[in-house]
Amino acid sequence: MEVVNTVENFAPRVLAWFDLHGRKNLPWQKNKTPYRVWISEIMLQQTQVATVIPYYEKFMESFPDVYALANAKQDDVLAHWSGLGYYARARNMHKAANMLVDELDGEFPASVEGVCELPGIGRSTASAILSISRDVQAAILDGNVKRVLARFHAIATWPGEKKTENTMWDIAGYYMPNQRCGEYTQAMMDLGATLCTRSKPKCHECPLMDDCAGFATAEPTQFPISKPKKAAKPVKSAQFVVLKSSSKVLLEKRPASGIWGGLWSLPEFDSDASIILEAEQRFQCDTESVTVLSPFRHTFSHYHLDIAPSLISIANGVSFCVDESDKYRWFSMDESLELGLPAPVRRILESVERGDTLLI
DNA sequence: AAATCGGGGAA
DNA sequence: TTCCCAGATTT
Repeated sequence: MEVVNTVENFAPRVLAWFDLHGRKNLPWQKNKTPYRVWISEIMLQQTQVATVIPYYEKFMESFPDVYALANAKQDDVLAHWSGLGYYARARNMHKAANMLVDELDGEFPASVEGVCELPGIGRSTASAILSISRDVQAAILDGNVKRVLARFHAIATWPGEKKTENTMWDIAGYYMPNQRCGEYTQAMMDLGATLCTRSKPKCHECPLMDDCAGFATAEPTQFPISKPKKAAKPVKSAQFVVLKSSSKVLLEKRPASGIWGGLWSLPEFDSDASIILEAEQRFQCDTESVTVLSPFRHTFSHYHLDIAPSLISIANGVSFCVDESDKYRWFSMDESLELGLPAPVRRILESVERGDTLLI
């Protein structure tokens, strides 16, 4: 993936757009101290601007600076977070406030690496705090920026991959100007949040439209490509029958090849078969009773098998219905559990031996 | 119902 | 290193 050499006009276009259309009067855009920016960034990670505003204002009233936050009780901090979700972040924030006060004289470190040492703050949040509050030349890479860059360069690989993410960090840093750093950070976030939205982007209002590779494909929303979903496993189903007579159980030898090759298993019926009719026909026996056991799902590497087990007691003797090919054989329960059984078959037999009526 | 969001911690 | 999760909102 190549970085297109538009560094000279990328940031200026974004900033010019921001001057006209960016948001500049949000609560955390007044008095942009590292502390105030930090709190806003943590809240905004998970919640939209409109929802955050009242939380932010209440929070700032109660904890106007890092000392107030450090001195607060955790319960009080969490109470201010109530409804925002991701409560671990409130706890991290409280812990970080204490670290700042106890170890750093209440001052944020000057470098991204330093700020990253605080719990709950990673590279993107650290860069946002330092660029916005101190105009440090540090690029962010949040969801908005990832979307803008993925579209601008028509990046065809998933940003969840380390390699792709590293490339995006490189690109983000490449476009980061050395003037108006804080406004540029804000501008990129606004661009992603208001124009370059996940669906229905307003490409014709975008300052980057002319050389946006995503726009050129006519389908910018295909970027960033979505998480490759592991192919849904097909679901198969079958009835497994425990045929019991005089405390012996009938097992069936599986074909040598294929699933469970050569193992002793339970007779299988189609999932829609009538269990009594099928059993009486296949095994020429007389059904004494049928107990339906709890169905469960067994998952293989490539498919799910929904197993509906049932227990059939038959009246006939055990010599019945064993054929010449040795495909079927009667085992005592103890003997059967000594065999190499498929896991779900073992599970069924063990539960029958315990006398469970319900499988877990 | 599925995707999303940035960082932490487990695998 | 990579994978999965927290939780509420949006699509």
